[in-house]
Order: sequence, then structure tokens, then C-alpha cells
Amino acid sequence: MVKSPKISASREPGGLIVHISGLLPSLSPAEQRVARLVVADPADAARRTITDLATAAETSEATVIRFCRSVGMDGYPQLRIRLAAEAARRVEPPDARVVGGDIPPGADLAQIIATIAFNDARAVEETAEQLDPAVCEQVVETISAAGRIDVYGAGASGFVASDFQQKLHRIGRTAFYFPDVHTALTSAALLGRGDVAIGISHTGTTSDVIEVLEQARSRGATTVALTNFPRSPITEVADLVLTTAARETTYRSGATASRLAQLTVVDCLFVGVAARNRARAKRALEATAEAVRGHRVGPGRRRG
Amino acid sequence: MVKSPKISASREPGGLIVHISGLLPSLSPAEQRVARLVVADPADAARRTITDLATAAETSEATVIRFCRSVGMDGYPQLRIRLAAEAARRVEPPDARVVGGDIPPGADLAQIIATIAFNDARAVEETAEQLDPAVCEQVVETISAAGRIDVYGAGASGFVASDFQQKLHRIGRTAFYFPDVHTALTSAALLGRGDVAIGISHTGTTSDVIEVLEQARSRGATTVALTNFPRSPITEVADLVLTTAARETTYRSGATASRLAQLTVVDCLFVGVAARNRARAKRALEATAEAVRGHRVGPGRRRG
DNA sequence: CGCGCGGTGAAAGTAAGTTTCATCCGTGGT
DNA sequence: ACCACGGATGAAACTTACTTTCACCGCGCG
Repeated sequence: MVKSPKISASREPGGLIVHISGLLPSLSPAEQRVARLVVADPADAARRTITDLATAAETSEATVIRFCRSVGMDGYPQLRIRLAAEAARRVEPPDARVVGGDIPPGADLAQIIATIAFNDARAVEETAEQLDPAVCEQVVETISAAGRIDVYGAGASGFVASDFQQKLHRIGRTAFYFPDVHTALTSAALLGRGDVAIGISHTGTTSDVIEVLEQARSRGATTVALTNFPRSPITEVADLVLTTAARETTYRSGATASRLAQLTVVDCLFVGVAARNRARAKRALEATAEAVRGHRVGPGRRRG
Repeated sequence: MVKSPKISASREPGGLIVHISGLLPSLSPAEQRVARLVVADPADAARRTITDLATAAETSEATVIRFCRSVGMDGYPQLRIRLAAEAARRVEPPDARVVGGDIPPGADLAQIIATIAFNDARAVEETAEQLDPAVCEQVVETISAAGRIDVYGAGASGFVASDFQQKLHRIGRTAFYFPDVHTALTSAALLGRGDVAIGISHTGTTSDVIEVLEQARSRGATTVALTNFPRSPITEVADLVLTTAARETTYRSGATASRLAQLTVVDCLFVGVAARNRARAKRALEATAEAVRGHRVGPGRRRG
């Protein structure tokens, strides 16, 4: 027997609610009561059980089912998930985050977290957007072919430098990092053609790093700079320049966003180098992972 | 009878999937099969009936229910609607980025950059979403009131630990970091009531860090853990637990995304502590900035 | 060697969703 | 005025989905 008209809602991309309210007048009174509840608060409706919803609409479960069919659903469960999905989508769009700016003086932790995360994520994304793949490619190539790699950085950028060094080392490249300027200078003096010196400085004005890069360059090494400012002094002593895109909020002198951006770049270079020789990199990584295995304890399942 | 620990997922605004993947290693094998299906395609899972899902995971309905409870849901229907909601939200733009997964073997630099940046940014955002402001608040408070702060971390997490130490130090808090386990243990043994020990470990299974935290705790210090896995061993020796939300691609053993996530958390804590006493923090920051001024060179800035 | 315990699925039990059907009520034809 | 008719509706039967219980298995530990 031919059942109800059944309006197709199978693919109502964004408009289940709209769809329902559209055919609201064509529904029977009892179904309308259900429909109104659903339209008024989809998320809430999705949470209810069919009996619950029926009671709320002062009707029977049967009517709710009929309503489901009327709007083109197979049954109640399907309606439920669609409603949940619908409700979730129509929540966020208008983003009310504290964009870009500083952290307001009276902010609570939740606000602080949202702001920082937003800026950090932003810095990462924007950095990626403005990174020049061609330059990256050259850097990757240079590193891959290098006899020795020195990574320089001071202060906050020192962590990044150190990190990069460690990463390269893990995939079997000969890389160094020096926390101390004198040692760094010494090392730079020993570089030569075919070697690489990478200087990291957010501001691009850190004289120590610039000086070391200069030294390295004068010895014939290829120099690479990673900075946030494309025309800062450090770029003048670098053969290849990579830039980050971070806008720091004044309150975070630690240069956090910039550091995340730097790490992202380092990461890209690292993966690029590793991808050059998958097999070798993989072997090296596995070996290093194996090495620390003894320092791991078993997975701590639920507390017994 | 006391049921399982039940990690709160009651309000996991955007991070159900993240939450689940964090809990993954602490689940039993059969539950892990279910979890993997769910994480792989939440929308699809939401469409399935419990029997269907159980079959797909080659297990019984009972296990699926157990899985629901393990991740903090009341039952299967609740999981279902949450998944539907989740899935609806994460319909990423038209973008066909290689999400979460590995970098394809033949990828060029541009692809690598896009993928990494996407995952990194994602890790930062998701971490922020699932961070519990209340716990952060407690940590901030503890740090603010602490006589001494020790930050521990090994390997990649060591950089983060070191970074945190340096940041705290810059705003005038007495903080230490030790690259060496023995020294760290020694230091931990000297901690007491009112002091804080912070242990950072992505996997939460680094025995060195756990050991040190344990030592610190036995001396009466408040212990804080920062890890990606809410039920890993490290959480058992921590009074306060903060979690990151990073899904690593296998090719990046360096745990990059996780490190960005960790840094974001560190940042939040740092700003939180600094905000506690704006004046003092500001003064300290200015003083430290002034100190390195001599190491900066001229024009530098922007397009100088 | 056996004791206990976590993990597991079969099966029993319960709740949710669906169908059936009798009733109600308004309508229009006689 | 009466009564057939048909749509709307909810009670109850029925089916399916979800949840709980329980016995078993395999494994680590004393």
C-alpha cells in the first residue's frame, strides 16, 4: 500500500530545520506539536528518547514516528542523528574569539587559553602560507648534501636550533648546536664549502647569531636564516632566507607564537630531508626509538 | 562497586574524537578496535547500530558498551549523537589536505608544508579545546605560590621543560630544569611542601620522568603532569594532570605536533602566572629584555 | 600447580522504536 | 436525522536495539 507523500529530505545539506519548518503547515496537528519542539531546539530534541519527545509534545510515540516519515526520515534514530549534526553545525560560525590582540587585563584562564591557542594556530598557518616551497626545497637539498650542519640560535630561538639539531641528528645527519657563542664561532670557523650554517633569530637582529653566520659564510659554507623579518640584518648574511609569520602579543616576550612558527618550519625541513631518503631516515628513527625503549614503562591501564 | 575512573567527557566541546584517541592506548584490545573505527570515521559510526558496529569491530555489543563507558558516555545512543555532532562540525572546507595521516611518499615540498602546518595548527587548537581551565587555574595558583619549581622532561619533552623553566625564570619565579636524571633526582629529593614538580612526557611512559615526579611527591611537593595520554603511568604520580591532543604522523617521530601542543599549554600557564601579578611580571620582562639589548644590532626591524 | 583477575562474548533482560489496530471525530451523502 | 467513510490518533502488541549478567578463557603470580 502506498504510504504517506514522504518529502525527500535525504540530502538536505544544511537545511533540515528549514525543511521541517517549511512543511510544518502541511502536518497534522499532533505532528505539528512535535515539529515545533524540534525546530525550537534541535539539540535538545536529539537528546530525548522517542517516548520522552512524544510526552513533551503531548502525543504518542506513533505520532512521532509518523512525523519522522513525514519529513522524509526512515525512523526516529535517523532523525536524531541528523538533528544532532544540524545543531552542532549551527553553533560556531560567528567566531567571537579575542582575535590577534593582547590579552585583556582581567581575563580568566579560559579566555587566555582561547586567545593563545588562536594566535598560535594562526601563526602556524600563516607561516605555512607564506613559506616559499622553492626556497625550502633548496634548503632541504643543501642540508641533504651537506657534510656538516651547524645550527645557531640564542635565547628562545636557541631551543628551536637545538631541536632542529637533534632532529637532524636522529635521521643520521651530522648536525651541531652550540649554546655558547664562543664555541659556535669556533665551529663556524671550521666550516667549509659544502657545509651548512643555519641561523635562527626571531627579530633577525641577534648580533651573536649574525656574527656566527658571517663567519661561516666567509669560510665558504652555505648560510640559511630563519627569521620573522624578511629585511632584518640577518638576511644580509644569509644565502637562503626562510621567514615565519608571527605577530607577538606584547605580554608574551617569550616569543611563543614565533617559536611555534619556527618549529613548524623546522619540521617541514626535517620531513623534507627525511623524505629524501625514506629508507635511511626510517632506519635511523627506528634505531633511536629502540634505544630509549628501556626507559619506557608499560602502558598504565586504568588504575587497578 | 567502584566502577572505572571515567575520564570526564561530559563537556568536551569540540574534542570527542581527540579525547578518544588520547584514551586509545589505555583501552583493552577489543575496545581499541572499536575506538579505531570510531576515530577513523565518526559520521559512519554514528549511522551504525550497536550490533552493526560491534560486528565491524569483530567484537560483541557488550564491548561496544564498555567502550562507551570508558570514554565517558552513558551509553551507545549518547555516543552516537555526540559523534554525529562532532562529524558535522569537522567537515573541513573544500580542502583536500592529507589530514592527520602520513605524508604520502611522493609528496613535494608544498604538500609537506601544507600537511604539517595543518596538523600542527590542529594539534594546537584541539589541545586548547580540551584543556580544563579549572585544572590550569590550580596549576597556575600552585606555581604562583610555590617556593621552588622544578620542571622535568626527557628527549623532545626536555626542550619544552627547559623552555618552561626559562619562561618562569624570566618573570621572577625560582624555576629549575635538569637535563640529567641524576641531577634531577637529587633536586627532587630536596623539594618539600609548597614546592612544585612538573613532569612533561608525551607518551606518559618515560620512566625517568615518572621516577623523578614520584620522588618529588614523596617529599611533599605538588606534582603536575603534562602528557598526551590521560591514563598513562605518569598520571598516577601526579596531583594535577594536563593533557595535550596531538596525533602524530609516523614519519615524524620527533613528536613535533605534540611538542607544539605542549608549548601551547606551557604558554597558557606562563601567561596565567604572569597575569597573576602583572606589575611584577612586566618589570621582570622589561629587565630581561633590557639585558640582551646590547646583543641586538641596529636597523633590523621590519623593512628597515 | 592452582588461584585470581581482567578481558571477553553468549545469552538473558530491559528499554526503545515500530507496527497494528480499534477508536474517535468530523464530513458529506442519503 | 442517520450513517457510512476516512483521516487522525493513541493503546497495545510487536520488533529491534540496547544493556546487564554471567560463565569462560587465558594469563600472570604466588
